[in-house]
Amino acid sequence: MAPTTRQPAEHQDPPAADAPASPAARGKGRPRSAAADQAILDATREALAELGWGGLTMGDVAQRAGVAKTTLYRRWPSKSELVVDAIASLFDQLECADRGSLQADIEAVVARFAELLTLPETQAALLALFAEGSRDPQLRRRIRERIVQPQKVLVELGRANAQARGEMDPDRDPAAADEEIGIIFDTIAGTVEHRLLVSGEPVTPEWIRRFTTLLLGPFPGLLHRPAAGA
Amino acid sequence: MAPTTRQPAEHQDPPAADAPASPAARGKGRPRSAAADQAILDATREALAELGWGGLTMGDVAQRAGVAKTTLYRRWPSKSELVVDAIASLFDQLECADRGSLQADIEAVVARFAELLTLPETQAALLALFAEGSRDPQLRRRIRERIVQPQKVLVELGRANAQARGEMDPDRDPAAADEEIGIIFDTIAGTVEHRLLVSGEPVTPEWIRRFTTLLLGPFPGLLHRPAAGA
Amino acid sequence: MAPTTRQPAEHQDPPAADAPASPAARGKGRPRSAAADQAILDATREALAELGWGGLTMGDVAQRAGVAKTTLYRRWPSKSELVVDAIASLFDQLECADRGSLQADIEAVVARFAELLTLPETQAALLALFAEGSRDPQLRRRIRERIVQPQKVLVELGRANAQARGEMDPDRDPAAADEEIGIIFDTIAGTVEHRLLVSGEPVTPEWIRRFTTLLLGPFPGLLHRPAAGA
Amino acid sequence: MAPTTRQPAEHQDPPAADAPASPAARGKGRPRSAAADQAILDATREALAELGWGGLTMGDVAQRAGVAKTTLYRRWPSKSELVVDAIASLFDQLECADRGSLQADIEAVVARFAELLTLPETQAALLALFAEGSRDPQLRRRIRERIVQPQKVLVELGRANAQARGEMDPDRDPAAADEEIGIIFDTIAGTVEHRLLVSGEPVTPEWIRRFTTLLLGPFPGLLHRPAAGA
DNA sequence: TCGTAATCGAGACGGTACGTCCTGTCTTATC
DNA sequence: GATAAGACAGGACGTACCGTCTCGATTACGA
Repeated sequence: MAPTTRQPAEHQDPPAADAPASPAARGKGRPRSAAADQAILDATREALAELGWGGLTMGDVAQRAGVAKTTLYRRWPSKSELVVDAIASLFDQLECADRGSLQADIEAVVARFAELLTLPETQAALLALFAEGSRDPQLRRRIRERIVQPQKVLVELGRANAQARGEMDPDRDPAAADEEIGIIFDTIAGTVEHRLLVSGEPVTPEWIRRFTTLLLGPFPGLLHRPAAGA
Repeated sequence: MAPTTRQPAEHQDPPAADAPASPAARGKGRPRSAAADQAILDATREALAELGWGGLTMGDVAQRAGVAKTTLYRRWPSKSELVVDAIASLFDQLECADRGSLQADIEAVVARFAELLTLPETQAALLALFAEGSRDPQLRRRIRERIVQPQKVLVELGRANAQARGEMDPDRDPAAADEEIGIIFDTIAGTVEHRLLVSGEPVTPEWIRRFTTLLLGPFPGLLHRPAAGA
Repeated sequence: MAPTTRQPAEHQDPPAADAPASPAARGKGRPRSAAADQAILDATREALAELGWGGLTMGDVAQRAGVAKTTLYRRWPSKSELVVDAIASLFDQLECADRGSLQADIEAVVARFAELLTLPETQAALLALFAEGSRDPQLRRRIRERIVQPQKVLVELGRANAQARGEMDPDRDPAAADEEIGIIFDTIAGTVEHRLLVSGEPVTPEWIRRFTTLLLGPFPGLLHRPAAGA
Repeated sequence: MAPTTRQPAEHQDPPAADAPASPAARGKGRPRSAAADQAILDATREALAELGWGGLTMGDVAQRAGVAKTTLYRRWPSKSELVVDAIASLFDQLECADRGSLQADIEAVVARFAELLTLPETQAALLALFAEGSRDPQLRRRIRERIVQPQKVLVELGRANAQARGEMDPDRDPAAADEEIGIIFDTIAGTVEHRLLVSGEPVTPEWIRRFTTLLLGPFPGLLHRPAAGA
């Protein structure tokens, strides 16, 4: 009588829009509407920008998306998870062309971050998501995968470019390199977030230049500066 | 049906525990219980640590404090304002003794921040408050006054100490100095918050040392380094 | 932590509008609105007549009554209990004057029953309530107390009148008398209900006369009893 | 979006298990599973007995029957219609052998009714069906045909037997006879239902005897009829 | 010493969103 | 064309908090 083997794919996230899924594993019933997925995420971003995190309602999102609440809950177990995915789509278009110098690259990254954090939907959602994540490890992992990691990749990419250009010493120790990346990334992301979302002050090109300069001080080993040590 | 003449000082914040208030202005009726204020703030911190921001309920706080909801709402207009005050009391004990060098002072400040952000009540509340604040300018101002500013003071203090010790150039332009402080502060606070609350990784003494070193790179004009290469 | 002694009078039925309640026992908080009670019961009857049992919604009743759903659930734990009380008020005005003969009294009772069962709210509710009651002993008891018993009293009254008039033998055995009342009552109530609500045919004065005659003895023409006394 | 040409015999009741259907009329596609019909009706009765009317779910019935909801809705347009058919099968086995006297025949009929109304599935369904029927004439007709009529036939049969035995006057007026049957039937059915389902008391042989006696004439002790016994 | 007035605990109040459940329809692929 | 599977729109459910209100009961101060 107790549901032992039941578990008919409730709360199963929509596929990442690329995974083809093994053709045999294709479920038997009516397939989930891909249009609904998109409509829901769009509606979520729209509502977020309009009403903020606190004003965001599952029922309202469903209504905007022209979808029943059931359909929404079938895919996302909670507001937080839904918003992670809705916001994530803004972050996975991040890219960073090689601009010729580490300073220029970092400035571009910072500018890109700032641009994203200025969107009303991001403003509304980001800190709230982080706050929720501090209680829910599952959610925190998801945030890290879908939102934080894509940002971090930029920093890693910038570093790789700098090395390729010979601006930096080649890595002596990959583990230490990882940790350096971590510090740099926390610093860039954290500072921009704090500036925009907590202090509430704008990120101007001038500010970016000064912050980047601060960052590029003689971080031991980060920069290959033959003259500095000589 | 509408209240006619009543309006006896609703939502009036509790005095900052020091202002004696002009004795004439003291109302006629029964004075507010000072014990209640403290019990409420304590209960708020306790509930925050236990249940997190999302689980925090005005009714629950009232019950824990042994107080009626009315009493609570008479003093704080909303959950956010209440939590600001509850958390603020953790931040206004911040202080920073002169440790003899700028590096040591900054390390101490970072360590102090990290220590505060590790408390469960702070973890639960800080980002949520910032998130709320992004929609409510009134609240944001309050957060800035009660929580952000006391932290910033530490940085300003550290800078003053460094100048007094001759580690830094005297300020040529007070406005530029303010902006420098701003950048430094956003960087310190933002990075620590991001590290602890978003990345979810610990702030160890080693990490502090490396981060501080990164920070103390040749920020133009911050450091008085007459012989950088010497 | 577990709620041991809590139990703040949730789902406590509204008083029967007459019980004065011991003055000491008067609760401490804001007293329940008596107007709400009445508005809810009125709204229930109205909605019942309009939408039928199946169309009756707690939310709709609340809205019609100008009352929050909470208020409704504070007093009645379920739709069934609410409807019992709403319908009961129709049944507790039942009375039966002495019309001079048993036949006349019974005819009056039957007519009164039929009249009540013709009201749209009763039509909608009665069978549904009985159906619900067949699963829920608690509810069944309540139905019996509030709806069935007031009807039964009529029959008992009629019998007492008949005895007072000398139309009937005085009771030899009170227990047997009780059982007779039971049979008679089940017959009167059941038959009228079945006629009106199941067969869906009207209860005319002619039908009442014939049914009463059947009840009171040799139904003319039904039985061929050449020697009834033999 | 609207279905254009489709309409392949939706909601067409299953044949009455005896009509072979003209072989030409058999559709082209896969024939309906006859086993499914039976499984569904069995599952319905089972679920009714277990969960009651309110707990009965189309989805649950389908699952118990090992059948898709589609299959269920293809045959019965709604829960009520399904239950009518499921319950009807219990009533169409009614029969009444001639027991030699009107009293004995009626007692047998009453006992048979009571027996049926004691089954948990009938308890759960009967009044609920009647209640539903009071709003839906279509359903009411169906209930009358499948459930009420088979019961009524018993009474008619008993009457015919009694006439054949000479216990009753031959009918002078067929219309009046019909009406008499109607009254008697409403009385028998209604009383038994009320006794069992509303009053919730058992129908014992003793009760049956007393009720039948009441029905058939001078209820002992109820009426003081000095002339009747003289 | 009283009355006035604002406080207190308690809990009912109108609302709003929640997340679940069921209905009856639909869209698949399979038989 | 029937079938099993299950997604779909819609709507009611009963619960939980919100922030306000209305009680009776306390305190203080000023008349």
